[in-house]
Amino acid sequence: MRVSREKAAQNREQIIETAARLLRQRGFDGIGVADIMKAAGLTHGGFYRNFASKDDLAVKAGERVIAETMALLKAGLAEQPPDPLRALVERYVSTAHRDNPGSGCILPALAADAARSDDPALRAVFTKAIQLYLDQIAKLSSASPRCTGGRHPAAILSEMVGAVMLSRVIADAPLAEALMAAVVADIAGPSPEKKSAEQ
Amino acid sequence: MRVSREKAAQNREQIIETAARLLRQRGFDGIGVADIMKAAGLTHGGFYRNFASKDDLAVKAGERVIAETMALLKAGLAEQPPDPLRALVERYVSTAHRDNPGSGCILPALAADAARSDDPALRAVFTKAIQLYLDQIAKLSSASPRCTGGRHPAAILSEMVGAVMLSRVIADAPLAEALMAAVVADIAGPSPEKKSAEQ
DNA sequence: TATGATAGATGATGATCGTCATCAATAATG
DNA sequence: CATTATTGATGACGATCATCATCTATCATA
Repeated sequence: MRVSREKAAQNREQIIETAARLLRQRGFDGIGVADIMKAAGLTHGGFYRNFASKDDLAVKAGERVIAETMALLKAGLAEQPPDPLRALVERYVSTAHRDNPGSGCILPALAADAARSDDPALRAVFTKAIQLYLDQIAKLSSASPRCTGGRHPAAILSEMVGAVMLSRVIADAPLAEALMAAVVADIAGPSPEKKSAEQ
Repeated sequence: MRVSREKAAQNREQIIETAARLLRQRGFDGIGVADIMKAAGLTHGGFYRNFASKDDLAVKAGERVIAETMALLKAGLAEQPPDPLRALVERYVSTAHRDNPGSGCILPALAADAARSDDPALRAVFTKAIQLYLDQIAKLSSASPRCTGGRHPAAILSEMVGAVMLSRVIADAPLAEALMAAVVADIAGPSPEKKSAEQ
């Protein structure tokens, strides 16, 4: 069944978007090509006309996630007064992010999977993602008040990524909440908003 | 083929040890039951006499890793003067640990996989691992000089785990080294050993 | 309108997956 | 020594995996 050129491109986008979500939710080995295609509203047949392999799709999906993440970062956080780094950390280390890996950062969701891959293109995607995050953190950090203590962006990124990944595996809800709260306070300092109502 | 009771227990230990290594190296979905058994020197037949399922083996292997890790921590680091926390961080955030996930910490290797599991027993293993690490860090932190700045153990653990995971995926060697160095310095302060021979 | 190009559905490939029934061989037990 | 219990090897189960050949229906083009 042939389809209009426009519709074909749209289908391809749909495959990438769906893969970006499902791969983050279930891991690289946790979701198959056929299921991705079905979730995208297609059959598995046309897959290899669009992508050279499942690895290739993972690379394309990763690049898509990075582009969306960076757009989100630059649009929503850079001009967030008075403390853009705090805004980033509070959004990143949060229950909303923890509970929605499918729309979240690629690093706590898939970096461990990617580290086991020997595909140079896939490793390159994650390397680029890390570099972009480091750049953004450096920028936000310098524009923030003196609560970061001049910490290296790599330290802040590692802490944020580790916190989200650990919070996702912790079965004890209060412990997960405590870990996230401790990390937010550690990076951005004690919350300036609520001074009272803290028993 | 029946085998002595002693040999059977020994075989079971071998399966758990092998699984602990291979699961950390290749991920939960990256290694199969048959391959684990083969690596342990057995055929896949006797597997389900020893374990209820692959998940069950993963739980047993996780508990084994935790026990070994804690033994290592308490034996090798607690009495490491003058700065036990620095000793821990330097050993944890290192190229040796990065390059040998099969004998390393379970958290950067498998926490992301476990977070996607719905097996309560498996989640419990990782929760316990995190709690034990937090306890150890709290203990070492209080016994260390004033270089931690009173940071919460959850912040330190998140940073260490994130750093190892990220360093494993980074394809750019100097960037990975820089990230690890930044994190070690961030947690333990600038290295007191080598004051010269830098640049 | 006629023709060629192609997106995508259908279906099959061989491999691998977790799981289990069966059985031979031998250790443990009397 | 005879009996029983049990380890682990053999082999198969159906499901799922990534990948691809084929075909068909339709868009794009002349």
